[in-house]
Amino acid sequence: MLLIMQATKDQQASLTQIKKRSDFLKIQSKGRKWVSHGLIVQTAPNEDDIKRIGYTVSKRVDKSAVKRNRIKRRLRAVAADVLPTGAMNGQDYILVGRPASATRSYETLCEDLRWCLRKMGLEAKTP
RNA sequence: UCAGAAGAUUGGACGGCCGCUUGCGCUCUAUAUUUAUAUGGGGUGUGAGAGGAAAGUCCGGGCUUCAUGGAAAGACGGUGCCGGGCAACCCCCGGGCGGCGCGAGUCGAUGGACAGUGCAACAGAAAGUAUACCGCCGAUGGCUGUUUCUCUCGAGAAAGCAGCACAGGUAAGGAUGAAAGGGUGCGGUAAGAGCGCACCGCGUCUUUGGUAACAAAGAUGGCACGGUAAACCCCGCCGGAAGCAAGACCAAAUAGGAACCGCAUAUGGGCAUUUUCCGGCUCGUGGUUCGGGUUGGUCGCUAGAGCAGCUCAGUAAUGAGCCGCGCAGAUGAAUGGUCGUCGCUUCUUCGGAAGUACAAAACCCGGCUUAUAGAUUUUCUGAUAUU
RNA sequence: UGGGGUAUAGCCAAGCGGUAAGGCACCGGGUUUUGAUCUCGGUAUCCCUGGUUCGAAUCCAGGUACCCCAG
Repeated sequence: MLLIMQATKDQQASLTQIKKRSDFLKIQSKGRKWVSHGLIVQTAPNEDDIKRIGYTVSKRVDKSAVKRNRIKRRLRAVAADVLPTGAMNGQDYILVGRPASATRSYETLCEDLRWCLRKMGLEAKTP
C-alpha cells in the first residue's frame, strides 16, 4: 500500500497544468469530448510525452463562487487519484464541472472519470 | 407568563489517511564566479493560512499615472434642519421639528414657493391678479300698480304697501375634487360677509429659555401670504480625470523607419476638459499610404487613520495616556479532498432519519446597502396573574 | 477586476407624471358548404421592493436577471 502511494506521488510530478486560454480553446475545438453525469472530459494529443491537465468550471454551472471552488477542488482531487495511473501519456485533459459534481459521492465521481477515459480508449492498463 | 422594542457577542468540535500556498531553519543539486556567496530546482522539520458581511461596487480617503503649480469665473455633477465627532464622507453621535405607535421606540433627501418660469388629467360654477354662472337679497335708487292727501278735476305731491328683477348688493349654499382664498359657535344683516366677539389656526413684534435648530409667554393684526422644488430653478457648501489589468524595472525580440501633400518656421506652436490671468516645461507639427511590434519575469504586495485590554475626559460618537500582540498574500488563482466520532435543530414506528445558514480575499483602509440556519446575552415597554 | 447598458402581452415594440398606442401570433364570434382572405371582440403583476406625489411604466433609492466593452 505504501509503495503504491509513493509511486502515485512520483507520477503526480509529471502532471503539468494548462494555463493559457488559447490552449483551452484549441483543445475544445480540435479535441474529443465525452460527457458523464458527474463531469465532462475533453482531450487532445500533444507533442510531448507528458500529461497536461486543466479545469473549467464556468459561471453557468453555479452562480456561487463558493460552490464553483468546491467543484474545482473535487475535480482536482479526482484527477490526482485517477489520471497518473489510469490514463495514457501524450494527451491534454480538460475536466469540465457540472452541477452534479458538487453533490455526487467521491467514489462515483472517480468511476465517471474512468468510464469517460475507457469510452475514448485512453485508459492506461494498470500494472 | 405572554406579546413586543432597542442593542451586543458568536458563526460548530475532535481525530485518521492524502494534498496546496507561504515565512524560517537544515540539507541535496544545477549555473555563475571574487571558493564563499548569489540565483534557480527539489527533500525534510517547524510556524501561519478567508469574512461578518471577504458580496453589491453605492459613497469617502490613501497610493499611482496623466510633464504641471496657483488664482478667478462658468458649465456639469453631488449635497442640504441645528450642534458635535472624524483623515474624509451620501458616514456616526446628540438635539429640534413633523408622521406612526397605548408604550419602549421608530421613520423622515427635513434650506428657499413675496427672484423668476411652469404644472394640477377627469370631475366641478370656479384650480389661482378669484368671481363669469346658478342661487339668495333687492335695505337704497329706478319702473309699474294701489291707498291717502291737495286740486284749476287734467293731474300733481307725500308717505305706506305690493310687484318687477333694471341699476345694484352678496359670497352663507351650489352633489365635484388630493386640494375651494382661515375653522367652529354666537351676534349682526335686506341677504350676507372677520362686519363684531369668544376659542383654535396663521402673520408681525417684544420678552424669556437654548451655542443653535427651535420652544414658551405676552402684545398686536384682522386673514393679507394655497399646493408642488425626489418640476425647472435660487441660495449655501463640496468636487481635475482615470484607475494596481494604476504604474516601475529586468530579459528576449523588433523598431529607432520610408514616400507624398499641407501648415508653420520662434513676436510661433504644443503641454487633458470652457475661458481668463500669473508662473513653469518642451520643440517643428498635421494628414494619407507602405512596413514592424503587441511575449515572459520581478517589484508594487502588505505595519496599517492596525488589533486587544485597562485608566481618564465626554450624555454619546470619539479623543488622550499606559501596557501587550505581530495577524493570508494567491495569479487558470492556495487556504483543501475523503472517511469516522460527537454537538445543535426538527421528525420519529424509539431502531434511527433528515437538516446544519449566507457567502469565499485579489492594492489597502473608513462607512453604507443587501444576504444570513441557529445559539448566547443586556436594557426597556405593554398586558395578565399573585403578593 | 474595472467601465457601461437593457428589462412593457407568447414575439417585435411606442410611451418621458393623468385611460398602457401599433404590428405579428393565440383564443372566441361573424362571413363561407368548408378552408384561406376579410371583419368584430378578448388577452399586461409595465422585472421586484420601498419612497416622493392627489396620482408613478415614467421621478428617487435599494435589489434581481440578462447583455456589451477594456485587457
